[in-house]
This record gives sequence, C-alpha cells and structure tokens, in this order.
Amino acid sequence: VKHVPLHRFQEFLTPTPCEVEAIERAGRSRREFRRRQVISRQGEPVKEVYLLVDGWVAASMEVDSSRRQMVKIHLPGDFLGFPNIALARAAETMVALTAATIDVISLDALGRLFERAPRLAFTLFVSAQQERVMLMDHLAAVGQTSAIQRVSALLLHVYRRLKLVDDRAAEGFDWPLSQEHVAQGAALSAVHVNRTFAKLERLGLIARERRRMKLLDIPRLEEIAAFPDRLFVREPPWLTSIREEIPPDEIS
Amino acid sequence: VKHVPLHRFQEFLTPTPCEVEAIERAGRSRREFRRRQVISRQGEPVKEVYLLVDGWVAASMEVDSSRRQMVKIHLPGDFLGFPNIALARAAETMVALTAATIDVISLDALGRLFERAPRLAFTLFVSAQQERVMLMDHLAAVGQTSAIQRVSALLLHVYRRLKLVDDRAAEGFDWPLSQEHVAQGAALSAVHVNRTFAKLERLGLIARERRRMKLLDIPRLEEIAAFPDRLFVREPPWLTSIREEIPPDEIS
DNA sequence: CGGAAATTTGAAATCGCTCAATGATAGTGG
DNA sequence: CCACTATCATTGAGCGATTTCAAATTTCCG
Repeated sequence: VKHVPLHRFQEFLTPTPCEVEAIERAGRSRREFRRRQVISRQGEPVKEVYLLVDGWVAASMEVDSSRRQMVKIHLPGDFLGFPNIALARAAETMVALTAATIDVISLDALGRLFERAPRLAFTLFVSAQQERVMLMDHLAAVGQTSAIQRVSALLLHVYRRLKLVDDRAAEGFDWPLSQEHVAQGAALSAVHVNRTFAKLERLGLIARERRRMKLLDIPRLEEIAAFPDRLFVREPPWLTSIREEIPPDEIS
Repeated sequence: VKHVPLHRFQEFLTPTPCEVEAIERAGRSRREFRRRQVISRQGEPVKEVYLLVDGWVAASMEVDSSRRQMVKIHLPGDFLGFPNIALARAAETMVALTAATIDVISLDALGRLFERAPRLAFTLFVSAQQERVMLMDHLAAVGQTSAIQRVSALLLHVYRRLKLVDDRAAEGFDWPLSQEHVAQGAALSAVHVNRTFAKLERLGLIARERRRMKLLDIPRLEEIAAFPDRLFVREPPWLTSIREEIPPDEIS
C-alpha cells in the first residue's frame, strides 16, 4: 500500500504523529485512474474532495465548447477539488494526465479535522492561500507576458515543484503533457506552443525526447520567464503556537 | 463608528452572536486611506492582514516595470492580504481606488480564531476556496476570451457583487476605476479598453458619465461575456454541524 | 500492425498593441 | 472662485505577435 504523501502539509510545518494519524484517518477509499480518464466533471454536484497520491492530474474549466483553460497541474501530494467546496456545482473538470491514484475525503471528515486539529486546519488554510498566490502568478503570466515567457514559466513551475521532492529532476523528468495541454495552460494555440518549443530547443534551453523533458539552461529560462520563485513561510510562530489537538472528550 | 461588514461570512452561514464578537475582537486598529494611496506593497515582509470596512481597493502584481496585472477588485467586507500569509514577502500591492477604511488583523488573532471558533475557521477556509474559484474564472476570462468579453465580464462581476449588498446597483453605480485600471484587470491596453467601452456604449449595453456606470442590457452582456454567475453553497450540513466555540477553560 | 492521437510546417488573416497627438476632467493652491 | 497642472479619455495610423486553417508526418497504444 502506497503511503499518503504529505508534501503540502510539510511545507508549512512538520505534522506531529497524531496529526499525521488524523490525516490518514480522513482519507478512506482509494481509487485508480487511467491516463485521460475523467476524475470529476465540471457542473456535477460537489460531495467530496480528493488527495492525489500518485500521478499527474489537470484541472481545467471549459469556457465554451472549443475553448478551455487549464487552471492547475496537480502533482502527487496535492489536494484536488477543494475550490469546489464553496460551490453547489463543480467549477473544474479533473482529468488524469498519467495513471493516477487518488484518496477520497468526505466533507464531514474535513469538518471533524477543523474541530479536532486546529493547527492542521490552519495549515490547510495557509495552503489554500498558497494556491491563491500560484493562481495569481499564473494569471499575471497569462495576462502580461509573451508566448515564450509563458511556456518557459510553465516549464519552470513544473520543474521547481518536482525538484522539491526529487533532485533528479535536474537530469530531466517525465513530461506527460501534450502540446495541446500546454496550450490550454499557457492560453496559447497548440500550433504556437509547438513553434515556441522549437524555438526554446533551437536556443539550447530545453531538450525534448519522447515523453521526457530536460531544462538545459535554467538561469537563462528564469531570466526569460520573469516568473517569481516564491519563498513560502516555514513554521511561522503564529502557526506553531496553536494547540495541536482538542481531546475528543472535550467535544460534546 | 462604522460597523464591521460581515458579507463574506454570511455568504456561507449566519454567524452566532459569539462568533460575531470573535470577529469584532480580532480586528483592532482602524486606518483611513485616501484615493490612490498605497496600503501595502509587494515585496514587504508580511506581518498582518486587513478587513476592508469601506471603499474599493485594487490588488495587483507588478510583472515588470511597465506591466502589472490587477488580480482582484476588493469591495467592502473583503479580507485583504490573506494570500500573503503563505509568503515571507508580499506578492500583491494594495492601492485604494476610493477613500477607504481598513481594520488591521494580526496573524496571532487569526490563530486564536482557529483554536477557539472552529466553525468560523472552516467558514474562512471555504471563503478562501471561493476566492480561488473567482481567480480561476478571472484566469479563464483573460486566457480564453476576446477584449469585449473580458470588459463585459469585469463589468458584470462588479455589478453582481454590488447588487448582493445594494439593489440600487441596477440603476447605476459609482465607478472609480480608470480605463488604465480596467486594462490591468482585463489584461488589455488602456487604448483598447477605451475602444471597447465605446463599442459597448454604441451597442446600447452600457452608459457612462463622470465616475458612474450603468449596465443597460444585462442579459445581452451576460450572453457576450460568457462569464459564469456562480451559485455558492449556503449553510451546508458539513459546515453547520461543527461546534461553534471551544470554551477558553478547555484550552491549556 | 492499424488506427488514433500528437507533432510539425506553411501561408494568410486578425485582433489588439504601440506610438503619438489632442481634448476633457478633476484636484490643488493661490 | 479661478487658474494651473496632473490625470484621464479619446482618436488615428501602422504594425506585429499570435491565430486559424490546412495538410503532412510521426508517435503512441491496443
């Protein structure tokens, strides 16, 4: 059995054993998906959220039948579907970009977590704010930068996230995204993404082969992309000082 | 003394008196800003968050010296600066679009709220997810729609939010945004925003005069914009069933 | 091995941008 | 209250980054 990855929690503080247990308890049933399979669909009633245990997942929104915007590339350890809990009907469609393993978390389990583990709850809250920052950066890139900058930014974004977990990302990494996917993420046409990849390759900044990607000149890519590498807080005093758990007998 | 507006809380559930008190207690010092005054600047260390009591505020990010993206138009009742709590240095710059009144909330006070008022904490969490949905819609509009659609979407977005609080918005509303501001929000040039406003006016969809705006044909604008009018959850069982408050004596 | 999905390339069209100049509005101090 | 100045809105002309359309390869997957 694959262990639940805790990356998104550990970014802000190291969970105590009983907090880890609370997380493990919240996720119940596990589901497997094949590449290209739809996990949840835009417009469906919202009943649960998910934890991505393994694989890549794309979250996207259909604007009209021919246009869709990818709003997030989810990697292992990410929560999926959280924005939908504010809605009666889901805003995003989730599609597996690779074979993927997912744990289902009920909304009731989430509520119990807020009641019993306030520090973990606050961590989840901070994590939601982090997602907002990433969306803001994405919006700024799409709104204010050129095609080559947006594609470079997307490459750097994925690279930086992979490197947090696996240092070998510097020697190249699996790249399951089609050029059509990149187009939907960077808000470009697939044709222009193709030309932009070709240009980056010609400049010696990236190398592509099969479904692998390697960034050859990261400093130069960062210079081009103008995409901020955010420094997130780590164990801030206002977070660590909160009580870790409310014993069950104190809850009526 | 102006009362603290609670719009963003009341969207998801009606706070109990002691929850209202907890909110009032969290906000301490009040500050006043003039139009165009900077409230907080991108890159500064993050020490506090704010509640917008009165006025409009723009949150924007500078991509380079000549390009900036407005990521949110804040109206009374909005929390300001929440995304920054995940960061060591602020990502957004806040500027008052009108004269504005703001309450300062310390991060410690926020922590106490998570410890003491779990239901309120969960409401804040859901509210953060709502903000993510709005950012996703914004990103989809900027990435996938034409100039006239983006400007229509921005107008509708503001109109819908104002109407929640004040029905007279249908008869026109104050419009403190310059065309340069609209340009930064919709990711267009100010010149093109001007031409797009002129077009909307020529089509009989809007009327502008001085710093007022009136939407003349909302159904047609909605048709053009293709901007979703989200239905947010209201008092969902998984939120209302959480215990309202942990008595102080149960906290060591 | 066959069919579907994805990539690549060319040519033509377009939406929105930049530059530049003029006109209107609003805020400020005398 | 008026004049002065900065900000904001408007309009024209030319250009260019990216799109669309179309067709040919190549790769992937069952």
